[in-house]
Amino acid sequence: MARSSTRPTSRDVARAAGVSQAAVSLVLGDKWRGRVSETTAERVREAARELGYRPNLAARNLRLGRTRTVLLVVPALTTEFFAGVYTGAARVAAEHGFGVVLYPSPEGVGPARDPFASAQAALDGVIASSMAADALTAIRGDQLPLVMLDSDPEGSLGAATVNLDIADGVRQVAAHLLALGHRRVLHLAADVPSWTFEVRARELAARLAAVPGTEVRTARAPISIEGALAATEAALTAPGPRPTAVVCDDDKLAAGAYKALRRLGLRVPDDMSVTGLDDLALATALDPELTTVRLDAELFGERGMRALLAVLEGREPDGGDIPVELVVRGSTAPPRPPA
Amino acid sequence: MARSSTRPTSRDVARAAGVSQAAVSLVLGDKWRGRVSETTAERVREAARELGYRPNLAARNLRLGRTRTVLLVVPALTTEFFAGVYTGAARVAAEHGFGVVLYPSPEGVGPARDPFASAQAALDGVIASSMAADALTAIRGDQLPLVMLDSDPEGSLGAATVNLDIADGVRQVAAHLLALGHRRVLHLAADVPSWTFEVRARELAARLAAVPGTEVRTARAPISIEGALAATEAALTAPGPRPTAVVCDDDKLAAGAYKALRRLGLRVPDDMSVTGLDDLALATALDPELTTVRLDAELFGERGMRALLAVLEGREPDGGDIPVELVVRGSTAPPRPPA
DNA sequence: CGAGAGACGTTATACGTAACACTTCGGGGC
DNA sequence: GCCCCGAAGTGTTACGTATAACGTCTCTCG
Repeated sequence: MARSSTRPTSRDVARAAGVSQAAVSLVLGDKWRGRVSETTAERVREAARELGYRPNLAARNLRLGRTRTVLLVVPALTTEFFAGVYTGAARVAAEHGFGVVLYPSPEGVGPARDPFASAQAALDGVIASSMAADALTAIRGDQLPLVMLDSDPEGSLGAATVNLDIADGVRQVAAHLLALGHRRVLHLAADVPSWTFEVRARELAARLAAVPGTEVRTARAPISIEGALAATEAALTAPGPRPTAVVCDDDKLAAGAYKALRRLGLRVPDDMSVTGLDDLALATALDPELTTVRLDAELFGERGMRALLAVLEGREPDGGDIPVELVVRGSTAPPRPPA
Repeated sequence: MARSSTRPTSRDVARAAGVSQAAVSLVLGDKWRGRVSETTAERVREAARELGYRPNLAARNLRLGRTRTVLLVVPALTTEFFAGVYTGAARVAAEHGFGVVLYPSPEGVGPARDPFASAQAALDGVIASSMAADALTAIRGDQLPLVMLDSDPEGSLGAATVNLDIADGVRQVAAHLLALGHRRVLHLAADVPSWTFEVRARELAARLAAVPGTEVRTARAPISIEGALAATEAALTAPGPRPTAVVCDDDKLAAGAYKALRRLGLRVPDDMSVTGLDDLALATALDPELTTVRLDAELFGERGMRALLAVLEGREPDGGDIPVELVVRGSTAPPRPPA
């Protein structure tokens, strides 16, 4: 009980147990089979417990040259979706003795190198979703192992990518609406420059164009209920024949669309079908419940982490997009026969 | 360009600039006024830029004995609320050169010391919300500076606490409902053992008891839409006079209550008033929009971080609860006159 | 002209850990 | 009886940084 003011080091434990610091390191690092006797090992463990010893991570990181810490860059913490991604990634990470640090990337164009200035912990690698190109090149330049989530496989400078099969989700939505008989569709698009949203637009247009006589109009809105409300209202009061269905880039936009429709006196799904994408809790909170595409966020995070581990170990990450699933609920129905 | 395979160190920069490693440290650490000439300093900066030098955080942390990293423990990432807390805390932290690492505490009783095993980064301090008592004593035992969010000031073992004035929010809700004429209230309580929820129950009961002839019934539900739906439905189909208002412990529970009411054929607010607490995006997505208590999550995180900084610097953290505000929307109205 | 004071650096060291290389000792094989 | 080997440790070093302590050299002032 000499100097209880400062945290005990492995040397303090060694002194207490009457062994060398090296022995403590061996025992506590579980590398002592055949190098230290069981009785001595127990004595060391006892001393460590007694003193409340916990290794200094900074020293260990310095010595080992790696941190077993990984950075997860997410565009926003505000969504259940990325919470799920984190949960999945953190679970896999924990299984492999890794920790995950979150970095919510600032809106718009933040300082490109910020993730690293800001993430004070040293990092072994990065998992990033929807990252600006300049930040991306910065990381690549740093030689930091990198996995991109939901990004253009072509445009990611050779970084590994893990993607949800969003295109297939959009295909399912399109097929569902076409089967119900819809021909005029409003695409409520997220006004965010990101590959994942480009895919939605491209795929929706392609699928509808495959059927003669269809027409798709596009409205852009920031991802917020207010923004979606305004954009939807504007699009639906524009001249020309009114669409019979609104396809939204995500559930939050769909919530805004619901409000716009209420305001315009249109009923879901009788006057207008609505679809979302994400399957957040919000989807079932809406009335009627929202037909949407379920994304398995946890699996997504899990696969992202596994891919990063593969990169770290020099292996090739598994390919293959993550399947998604259309969940049909009460917000879609056949269009009214034209009056 | 000798060894480009490994990351350059300050010594490499020194060699390139023709100075000592110490000089590099001084220049890059901005401590060189009057110790190094401007021309030399520029030469060092140039060399550092050239080599793409970035300091090794692990080494710095070891040397300085502090990490400028703080752990934020949150019960769940799934809510906008804690996203806001993080945002506020991270902003203040960044202003002071600190980073924030998130640790979503596992549901229920996780391994108490897990936050520290799991957070691989070494920590200067911890901000924790709704933490289990055993984990709390573990941190206290570690002498880690600690700030508790929304916790019983009495039960936090002397740790600093920062609280929202939830009690006042509940008072405002109670006053609002009483003023409208409600006398029979159902309290839809979160089935989570946490001080912050105890406060809601205690305060609501006290306020209503102050007015003769009032009656409060309690239903408990896990914080999920499904759980709230079931609990509300059960409570409202129980025998006895039906309440005229449902006071929910948070907005998510309110969303479940809405669904239960729809299922029972009761209209909001005509047949039943509903109130929430949090003011999430969900609140305005509901129809009618939810009367709720707005909590300033970002300010909360900000105050938490400031308090931790104060503790770290040996100062006394500012006291005082954070004010909250009742937001009256369409979900509350006078009760129907008894038929 | 001598000395003190800047200006401009350098040398040396410590932070706490893990790992390599080495020592000591008792016993078993031949 | 000798050698070798395994068990059980210990001594030492390096990871990369920040800083305290210590030179020089030049300039200025009395």
